[in-house]
Amino acid sequence: MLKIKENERLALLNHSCAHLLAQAVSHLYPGAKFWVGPVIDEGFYYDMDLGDRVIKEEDLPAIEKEMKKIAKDGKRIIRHEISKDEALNMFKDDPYKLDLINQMGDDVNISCYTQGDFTDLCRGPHVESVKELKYFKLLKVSGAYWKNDAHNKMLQRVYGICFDTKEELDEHLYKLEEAKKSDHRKLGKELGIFTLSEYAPGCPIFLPNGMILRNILENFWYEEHTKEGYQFVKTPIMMSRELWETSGHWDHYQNNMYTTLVDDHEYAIKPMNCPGSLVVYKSSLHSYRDLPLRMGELGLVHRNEASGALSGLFRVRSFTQDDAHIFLREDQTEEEVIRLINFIDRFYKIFHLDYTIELSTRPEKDYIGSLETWDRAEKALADACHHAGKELKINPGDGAFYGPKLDFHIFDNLGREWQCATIQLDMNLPERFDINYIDENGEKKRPLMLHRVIFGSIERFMGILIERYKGVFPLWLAPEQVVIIPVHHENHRAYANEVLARLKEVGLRASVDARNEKLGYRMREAQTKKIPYVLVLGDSEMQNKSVNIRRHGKKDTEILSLEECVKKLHLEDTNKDYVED
RNA sequence: GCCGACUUAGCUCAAUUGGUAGAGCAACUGAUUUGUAAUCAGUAGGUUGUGGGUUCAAGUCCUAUAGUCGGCACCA
Repeated sequence: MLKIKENERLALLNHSCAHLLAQAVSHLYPGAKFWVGPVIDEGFYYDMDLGDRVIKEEDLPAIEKEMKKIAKDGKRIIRHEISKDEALNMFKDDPYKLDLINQMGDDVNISCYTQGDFTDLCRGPHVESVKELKYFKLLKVSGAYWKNDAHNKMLQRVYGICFDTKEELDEHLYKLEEAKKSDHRKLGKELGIFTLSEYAPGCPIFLPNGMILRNILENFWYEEHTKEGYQFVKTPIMMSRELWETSGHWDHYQNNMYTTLVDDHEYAIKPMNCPGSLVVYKSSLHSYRDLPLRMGELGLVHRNEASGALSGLFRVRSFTQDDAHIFLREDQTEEEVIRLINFIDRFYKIFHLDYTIELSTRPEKDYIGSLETWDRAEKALADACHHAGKELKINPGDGAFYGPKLDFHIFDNLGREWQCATIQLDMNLPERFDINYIDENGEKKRPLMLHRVIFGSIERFMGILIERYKGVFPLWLAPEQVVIIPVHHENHRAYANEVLARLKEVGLRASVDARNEKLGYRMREAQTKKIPYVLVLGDSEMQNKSVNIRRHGKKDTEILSLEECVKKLHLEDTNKDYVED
């Protein structure tokens, strides 16, 4: 995905285009006031206060037209530097600009840019003249809270993008359209993976094909975690109020929790699995020899997410975290985190996913634990990341109140970033639940706790996978792997069933399409359903005990003996690193 | 939750200024007997998301509400 912000020329162009947008809006919406208009990876936007007026999608063409008119007029963009006092005077009627100016130091010069009848406070730089702004497009409108604060007024935000040439712009717009074709919501419906019902907003329903994929992922997860030395538990999805009071969720997280009364007693549906894990931990004694104790749970959680946040499989109210809680001594932290990072890396490589890692550090306030503990914990996470050879972006103050965390982010098809894996240090719950282990000297000690997920949520991860593979899954993940098409629905049916039986013997998910339809019709359907392999069987195949095999998306076909075919497909099915030649 | 858009058959979409809800695909029935992306014909399929209202008349206008989508806020 193209990142405008990282390209110097495009950043310049897009920022200037934001000013052009503001100028056009100032003509069409007299009295409009302007907040900020930054460059972002996707282009630019400008936040504006239009009083009671709102800009709708249908208004964009008129604004674009005005922008083109101004650009054609070709005014130069001129920079002035003025003192803070002059600036305060100049923008005295504009509360937004005054707010910006007041944030600046008293002695600095403030720069303004003027193009024709429009002057905007701005650090710059800008292109020489509005003439350079030819190939742009306004993309979308939305509301946006002033200063990103939901208590403030909602401003009007218009997004757009600008390029140097028509070709670049057209190509970009084309790519945006193309990306929509592999949207997991569209493919999820077409491929019978999941559906949404208005009876359960934000709670995806998995269909038979989706369940095949999901079961494969879960089995894979259990296998890999078993190899890594994990144990598994399953804790209840509903537990009593007292548990959540102990964990702190009742006070800190109740807005997002579903609660209910059972026989006059309050219960909550779990929004997280950790309290359950702690109950498990406390159900027996633990020796220092058992640490690190890795306790995994594919745990179904429910969170009452804001209605506006819901989005396909990416943001849901009901989801399964591939959770695990690791109990360890503080001196084991770095080693365990390195191990986790490598584990996650191994997972993501298998699914051909690129990711970025972010370290979220101590919040400014409302955190628990001492500064020293935080510093040590943050350092342990950062060091582990470096030792694992991974780059790290710091998110200052973004940690949970109970500890710092490493987040792993993956981009979706539309360039949006989603957190999947996370490794979180918890300095709070061990305390609250008063958990212990017995050390070498027979004394009680408090272990540290790590929360971690790798998929993040199975739902979100499936969404990511659907988009990553555009619905054409690697063989081992494909819900339907092979479709066998007898050329003649009666004459070749027996042989087709024979081939089917052989494929099933080696565990392949195959079916015979012996409908009374033309070959082309059935072939088309197999392609539409993105089935990895189609085997066509006619007279010659039947005589020679062979198959005519075709890979999804390829035009060419190949004749293999039945046994060669079974061997080839079985090999590919059981090899997750399989790469086509 | 906030700003905006959308919601018509299982799916994808049509329906002048308010004037009898249609098409393709899918499904079903029959004909056809098939060699790598759509054989032909027929049948059935709907309280236009839901509830109110305006009107002689509402898919269309007003209103409330739900869901979905694009952003914003949120995301332990």
